[in-house]
Amino acid sequence: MARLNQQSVEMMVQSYGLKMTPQRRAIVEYLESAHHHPTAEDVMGAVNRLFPMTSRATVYNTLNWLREAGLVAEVHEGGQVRFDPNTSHHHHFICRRCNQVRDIEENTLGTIQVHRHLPGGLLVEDFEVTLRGLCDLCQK
Amino acid sequence: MARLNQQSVEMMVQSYGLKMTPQRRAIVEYLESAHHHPTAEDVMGAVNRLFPMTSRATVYNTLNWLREAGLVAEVHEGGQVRFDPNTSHHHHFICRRCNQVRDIEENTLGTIQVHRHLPGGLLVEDFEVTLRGLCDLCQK
DNA sequence: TTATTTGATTAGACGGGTTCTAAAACTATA
DNA sequence: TATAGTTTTAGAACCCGTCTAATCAAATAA
Repeated sequence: MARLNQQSVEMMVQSYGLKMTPQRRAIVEYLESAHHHPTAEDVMGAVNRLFPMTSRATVYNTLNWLREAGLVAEVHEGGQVRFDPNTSHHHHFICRRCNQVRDIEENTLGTIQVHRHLPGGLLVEDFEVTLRGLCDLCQK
Repeated sequence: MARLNQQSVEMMVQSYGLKMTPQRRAIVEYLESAHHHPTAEDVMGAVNRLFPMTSRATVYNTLNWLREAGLVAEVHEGGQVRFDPNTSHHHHFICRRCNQVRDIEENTLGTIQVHRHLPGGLLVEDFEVTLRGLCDLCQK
């Protein structure tokens, strides 16, 4: 369960020779506390509540270095790009009505046993399951 | 194994009251024969080799009605939108080096047993597996 | 055969989301 | 302070997909 946290950010800031600015701190803190999967626009909104002049470029640059450092994951679902502070091996459930995305931890999913080698000489290193259905709220 | 084919296209052209034009025929033929998952741009390139003045609008309109009719599926992978002429229930393998996407038929994947109900009251109706690794060509 | 109607195609404008750029503002160090 | 290096900003640029208005093509009617 590797979730984005201040320590790992500090470490990577050091090793990359970067500086921790208030804007970057705000972005990281928002992502840390987010229990959905924010879009770049969500992040824009959150950081601008604290620092009203924050530009698009700052938000995208920060999200990009977090992604490159492996501290957040980019999720492509429903034609939208979202950022996931949970970088552990997990899966996603998408509600077909409200489009919400929820994390599904590996062990709660069921039995999954994927072959390491597939027809055609494909070598499988990793996999991820996308589940679709109705969330609790939309089942009425 | 439901793959896009001329018959099903003719049928849906009839039932929707549409006309089969040379451009549309070219797009369908390209998709039929494509054994990767073309992007809209790939389709553009292919149809323009035959009909050099074909516009973006024609390509996108055609892809959209094929999708709405359920004759092709839209796949979002690696931040790109791709079109898949295989509409049967199947999975995808993406090569981490060349980014190629390959279809994986349901029964060749391994053992998958997903719970119908997940913690938090989620109701699972369907799922799909995205595999990552190295394709045969990139394993050198 | 010639009109009329209807639908399809085209070029280019438009729009949302992301990246790029040049200038200004920081921060750390000398 | 002066200097150098990094970050931020505003806005331009860009990419992908959609929309629009005019033209074109095919089918039907006269």
